[in-house]
Amino acid sequence: MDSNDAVQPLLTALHIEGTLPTEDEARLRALSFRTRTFGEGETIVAEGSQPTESCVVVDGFAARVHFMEDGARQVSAIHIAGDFVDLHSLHLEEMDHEVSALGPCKVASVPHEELQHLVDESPHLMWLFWRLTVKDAAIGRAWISALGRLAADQHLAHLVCELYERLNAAGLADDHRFSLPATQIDLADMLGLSSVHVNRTIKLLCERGLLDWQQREIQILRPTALKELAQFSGEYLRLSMSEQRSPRRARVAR
Amino acid sequence: MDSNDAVQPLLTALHIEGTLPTEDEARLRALSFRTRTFGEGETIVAEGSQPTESCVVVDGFAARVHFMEDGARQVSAIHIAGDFVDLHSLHLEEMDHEVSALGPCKVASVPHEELQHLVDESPHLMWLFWRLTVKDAAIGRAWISALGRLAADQHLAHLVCELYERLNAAGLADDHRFSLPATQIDLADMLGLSSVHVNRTIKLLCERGLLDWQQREIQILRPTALKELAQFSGEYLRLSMSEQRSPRRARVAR
DNA sequence: CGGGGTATTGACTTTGCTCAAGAAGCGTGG
DNA sequence: CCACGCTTCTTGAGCAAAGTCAATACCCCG
Repeated sequence: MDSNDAVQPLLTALHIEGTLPTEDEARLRALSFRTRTFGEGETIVAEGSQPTESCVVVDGFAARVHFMEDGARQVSAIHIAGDFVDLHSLHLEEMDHEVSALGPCKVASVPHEELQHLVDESPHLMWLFWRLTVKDAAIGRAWISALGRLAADQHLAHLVCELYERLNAAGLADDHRFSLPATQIDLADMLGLSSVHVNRTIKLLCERGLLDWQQREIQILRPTALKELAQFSGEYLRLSMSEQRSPRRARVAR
Repeated sequence: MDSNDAVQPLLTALHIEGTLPTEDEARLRALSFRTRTFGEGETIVAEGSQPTESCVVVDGFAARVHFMEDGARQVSAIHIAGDFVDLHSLHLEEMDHEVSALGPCKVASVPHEELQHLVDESPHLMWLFWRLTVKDAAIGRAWISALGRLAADQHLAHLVCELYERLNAAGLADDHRFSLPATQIDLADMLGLSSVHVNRTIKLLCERGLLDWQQREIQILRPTALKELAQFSGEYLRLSMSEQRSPRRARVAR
């Protein structure tokens, strides 16, 4: 099934978050996904638009991008396969930022009406969707700390750690190696730096033997040292806790 | 009722987000809130703790604070009366940051079990709670853009605009005036700056006639100019959209 | 082979940080 | 009521991190 291909990464992601009962899985599989492929830098959801559907990344990377008046950009999140990129647009009136492809990116969209129906039918799925939002927010908070209090080299190291950890958790990377289809300009917009400084910072980390970053392939050479530099703790990415629907058991389990 | 006092700000906040049916309001009123008062700088929820309750700000301000290894702090969010500060701890295993009082701060806590029960009973409340998380995340994204791409004066202006707008929406400020019980050190930790630079930046905005900032009282003198400097658009704060439970109507209404 | 975006590097500028010292504000106890 | 001590605020001076500008090299692709 075409549709099945599209849901698979999402199902995997939701399985990580908590139990996914068979009937809920079936409901998700029954959604009418519309898959589209975007080229590098193409806009997936425009700023100011009023989406009538939400989309899941099926393959590749997507970024949320904010534009400043002088044309400067700031990326506020990176999404990998399985991420429900603009689930929140279900609650939003209008997009306050744009979502764009960070490399070639395959995306599956579901109409809001279907999602609304889905969560009306299954509170458990609503719970899991809510949790996805909570997780995004936790990642966002980590970005805030990094932007505010880490030096360029630490921040870049943090980003690399975060992406590897997330890709690894989703089964999309191992061996401390992954490819990131982002230009140094894109990286600058993630880190709140200039592209020139990003270039120098990458060079620095490579020279220190922490990384190997050829083309758009990243190999983490000294994971421990890199995490230490970044003050990275993957904890905030694993916010696995109670299952809804069985509050008693979950409570006691602690 | 003591309990009623504590819920009121939350009810107000939820009313802003969407309709709050009488039975849901009753459910909220029935929660067993435990109110506590914290002094300036006191810890409300400790980093690394595993909360068994979530808390709502009833009066005053609370901040989410992250600590770096060298002792530096970064604030990732400010919460005002009516905000459900650590609603997400319902989903979280362990706090990856601390919540502390930003001035004298009154807080009401509800056991997770009751909240869990509440959302199990009322999917509509779960929807509203989810929405609160979405709103927090939207504010977080704005902080990311500001940290990454605004200069110190713009960023400070942005913070002032955001806080005024939120307080005003909650009926806690008008006349472009509010009090913010934060030291310049606190402000530095919100803005990712040093306190010395914050001091100079405040002076700058006052000298330009945009603000009057005496003690901890802020008066916005030229709102338009301030917003322009900050590139502030309040849109992201008003993510009022569809009501759940009546998806059809909401759809058509657009 | 040429063109456009990307990467790299150098030279110089700017923003914001650090260190340091003094002033002001405030609560507490004598 | 004042003196003390603590924190916060304020200001100056010098420094460091990151930005800007600009030139060159690279690389992919048509």
